[in-house]
Amino acid sequence: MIMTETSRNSAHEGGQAGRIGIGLELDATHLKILEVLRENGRISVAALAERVGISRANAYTRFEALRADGAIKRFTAEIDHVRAGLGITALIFVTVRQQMWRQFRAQLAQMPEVEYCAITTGQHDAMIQVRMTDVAAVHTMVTERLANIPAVKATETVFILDEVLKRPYVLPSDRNPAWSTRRPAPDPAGGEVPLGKMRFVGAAEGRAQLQRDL
Amino acid sequence: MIMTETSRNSAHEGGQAGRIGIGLELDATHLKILEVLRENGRISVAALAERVGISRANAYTRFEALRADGAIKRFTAEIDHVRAGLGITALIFVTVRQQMWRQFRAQLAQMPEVEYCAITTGQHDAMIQVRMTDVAAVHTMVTERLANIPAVKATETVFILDEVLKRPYVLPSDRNPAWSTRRPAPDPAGGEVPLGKMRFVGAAEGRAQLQRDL
DNA sequence: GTTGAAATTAGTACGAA
DNA sequence: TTCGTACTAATTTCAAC
Repeated sequence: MIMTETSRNSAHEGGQAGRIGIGLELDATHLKILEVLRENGRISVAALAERVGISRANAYTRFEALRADGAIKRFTAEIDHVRAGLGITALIFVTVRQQMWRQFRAQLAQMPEVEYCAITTGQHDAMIQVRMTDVAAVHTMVTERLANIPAVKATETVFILDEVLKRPYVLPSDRNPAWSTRRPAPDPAGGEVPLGKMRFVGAAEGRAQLQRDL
Repeated sequence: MIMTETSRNSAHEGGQAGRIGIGLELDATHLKILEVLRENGRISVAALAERVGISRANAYTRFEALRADGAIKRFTAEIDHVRAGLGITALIFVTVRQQMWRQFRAQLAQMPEVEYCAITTGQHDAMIQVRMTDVAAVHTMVTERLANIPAVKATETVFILDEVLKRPYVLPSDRNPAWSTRRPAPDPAGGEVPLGKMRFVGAAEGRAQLQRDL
């Protein structure tokens, strides 16, 4: 379980945008490795090899390849927030002023209590999840810190009463065990997406080129 | 959302509710350990000891204590969903029919594509996050799987365009470096929570004692 | 891609401060 | 409690197949 402290931090924080080309072709064995690693991030490569059913050398090669390729972004410990003193979790839906996304992002980076932030379609522009010591702290954060960011036009806050489930990571093999040969599912070019009965809340005005602007 | 089913899903997956008593008193050193571990879950205990500035033996003791106590819930690998073939992420806000939470939970457990589910205050009752291969799959999931659950009264779906940030885990020390001596922030008993300017979307009817009932 | 052996490292068990 | 050290067990690396 050696951990070369050096390196590995290269990957940007949560950047799903950017980096289109696939470097590594993931086969069934790779997915199996990811499956084991997502439930036990501290397993030794030797034990991993045994569980996956490959040789140690092979496991080392694939393990390293997955890290180098970025398929594994990092290893982390899941902390009990309540035990750590942050018992209150809230979701804040933010409406962002057009063309101020850059500033919004910059401000977010300054807020360590923000655990997650995603840009969404729908009525609001972004959803952020925060962990705080108490409800009052959420209030302070929303009214005094978020509201003071010019990029923030409006917010809407809800509290999380219980986290029913949190899976370490969802993999395609969960759904379709015979996924091995399939490619990452390219959207049919120019095809109409069937949004039939699903109530789809469309993006707010002027958000077309949002991703590029960030 | 009355919960007469005296369920008590006991060891539920993301149970923030339940378990009030603190078993371990976390000091500054414990938090420092958590801080290192959340960024590098695979670091060796020896290296951890060095980074935190304690002896190896001490590091082993504390490390084990944190795991046993549940402050560290598990170690996991963060996977790049796009690379793994699940490039589409969506949030589905669900309105749940009263007294059918148990069924709702049971159904969720059957859906491997669900990465996260939280019960919330506000207009909807729960938010679930799913990872899928394409938009059509989200559509199918919402209209054919979720809609067929009797417990689900209504849904509202938004897509995630970009995940701006995802912190491994937020800790109180991020905010207040001198947190060491503070206790986990008990809410002032009976005190009114100031929800002043914050737009607080209240819980739907009859959700007062939801936490206890789940 | 696999096996097996050497070198290194991790995990454990002690006594001492 | 924490530290330092010695001991044992395990892992990683590297070789040849």
